[in-house]
Amino acid sequence: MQKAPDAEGSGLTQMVGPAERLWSSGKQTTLSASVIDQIRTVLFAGRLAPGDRLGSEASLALQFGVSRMTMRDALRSLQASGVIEVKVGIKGGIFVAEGNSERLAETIAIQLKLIGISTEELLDTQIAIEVMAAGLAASNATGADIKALHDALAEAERLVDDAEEFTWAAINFHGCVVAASHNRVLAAQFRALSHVLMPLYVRGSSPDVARRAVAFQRALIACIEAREPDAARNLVYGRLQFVKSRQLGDLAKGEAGD
Amino acid sequence: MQKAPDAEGSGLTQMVGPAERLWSSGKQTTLSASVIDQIRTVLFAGRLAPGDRLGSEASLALQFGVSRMTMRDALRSLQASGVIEVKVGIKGGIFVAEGNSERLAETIAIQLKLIGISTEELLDTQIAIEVMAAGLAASNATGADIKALHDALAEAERLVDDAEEFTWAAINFHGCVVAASHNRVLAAQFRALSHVLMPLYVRGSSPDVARRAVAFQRALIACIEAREPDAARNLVYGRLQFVKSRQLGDLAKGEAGD
DNA sequence: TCGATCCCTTTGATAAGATATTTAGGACAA
DNA sequence: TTGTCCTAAATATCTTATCAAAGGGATCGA
Repeated sequence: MQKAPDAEGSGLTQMVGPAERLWSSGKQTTLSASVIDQIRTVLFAGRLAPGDRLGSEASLALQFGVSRMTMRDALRSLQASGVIEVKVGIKGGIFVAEGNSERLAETIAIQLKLIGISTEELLDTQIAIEVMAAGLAASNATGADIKALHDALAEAERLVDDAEEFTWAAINFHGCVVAASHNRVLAAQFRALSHVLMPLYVRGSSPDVARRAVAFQRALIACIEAREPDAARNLVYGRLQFVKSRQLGDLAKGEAGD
Repeated sequence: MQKAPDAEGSGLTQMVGPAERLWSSGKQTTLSASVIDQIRTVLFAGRLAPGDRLGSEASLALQFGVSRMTMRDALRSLQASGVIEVKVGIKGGIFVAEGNSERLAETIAIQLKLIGISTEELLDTQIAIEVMAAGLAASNATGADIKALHDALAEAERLVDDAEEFTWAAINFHGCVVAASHNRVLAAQFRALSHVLMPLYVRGSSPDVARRAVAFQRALIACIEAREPDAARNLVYGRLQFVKSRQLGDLAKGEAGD
């Protein structure tokens, strides 16, 4: 870092003291890892807001006293973790990223796949998310939310005889419930889990199943419109526990070769 | 591994057909983004398992027909998203990553900070996770889990007069409950949320609060030992709703300047 | 005023080479 | 035979240098 005679004392590098250190492991082996660590620390010390410009690749490389390629390595990592955004062109450079819940959902989904989470673990988490969301929806849903729920229900009813299409409509309905909770964390987690669970649901569908699902949806809308969080929670919990046992039962049956 | 100059016909690149396409947006603007997309697609098509070796930087660059630096860019991104692991040395190279729930927790925490999630959203998600975890713990807890819970309780009781230390012990207790659920998704999400919520909890602590918390912990252990999932769920739900209202109340009071 | 063109900044990509790190395998001693 | 140390090879890491592409802004002409 000594190689930056005019870069010292200004910019990012000086702010790196022993701050919060949520993710900094302390001993960094590689140079780029150290740069990543420093930038993250600065960002989460709260001095920089989303949209702020950090500078250009080249100027940052100077400030940190590393070559442009090393800086690039670090920036690509930060970009992939969603910490920064990179823009080309004369007004381009490195910017603090706007939060992106779509990316959050994507990252969760990737990791879930890699970790090799069991179906039961996924379903249980789905239950946790949706039960809470249903309760919150009953408290927080706006008129627009309720209209969206009715629309989703109508669409699902229309498709009750087309197994695959119905599954998508049903998931959309559940998504509307989660959206009505007005909780972005729950929403992101729901999206991630849906990605992973989709194949399962599509497989287990049938017109008979679909009709039961529609009845459930109607009842849930009633709870939400009546502003009864506890009733909504219980309804969703009971319903999803049933869905879970059916899915796991099917799974066992399938594995038994029947 | 042949010197495929334009990378056609061998290795990874040929497997890239229009598969599942969960995350591939189709038109890629940059070369490295295209490489990232191709590798991700191949990985999630299921042909490769965690721990598999993809090759060295150089050989992959040859296979994809790009320069080593472009390949590096792509690899750094994939590494940051936890898709691959990179090892140095004679037996090193690029490997499919083992799932890493610690990384999952870290990524979730980063994104939560960036998105600027509200305290209420975080607390509600925490409630969702812990209620489900408590119910599962009552069903699944092993002898070792229950011993860990007792140990955590004893430690918390010991620290009841030291606000800061007690907060850590209490969070540890909650962590033990989540661990006893034997659900890794819930566990990762709990860790991520804990990172972000920690400062809040530390602030709102006092010996009086601590004694109520210990009483709750004792009751929860009883439910788990008695294998009563519903009782455990209700207990945790009631308790965390109380904690939430206290936190949000404190917040409002603080903001009002008193 | 409007539109096209040029120019400058910044990232994207390539190339060649030096350095650090890890591990396999051999050499040597007990 | 066994354990330890050393070397060599494979590999990522890092550096320097160069050119191409993209994107705004300014200039010039109609």
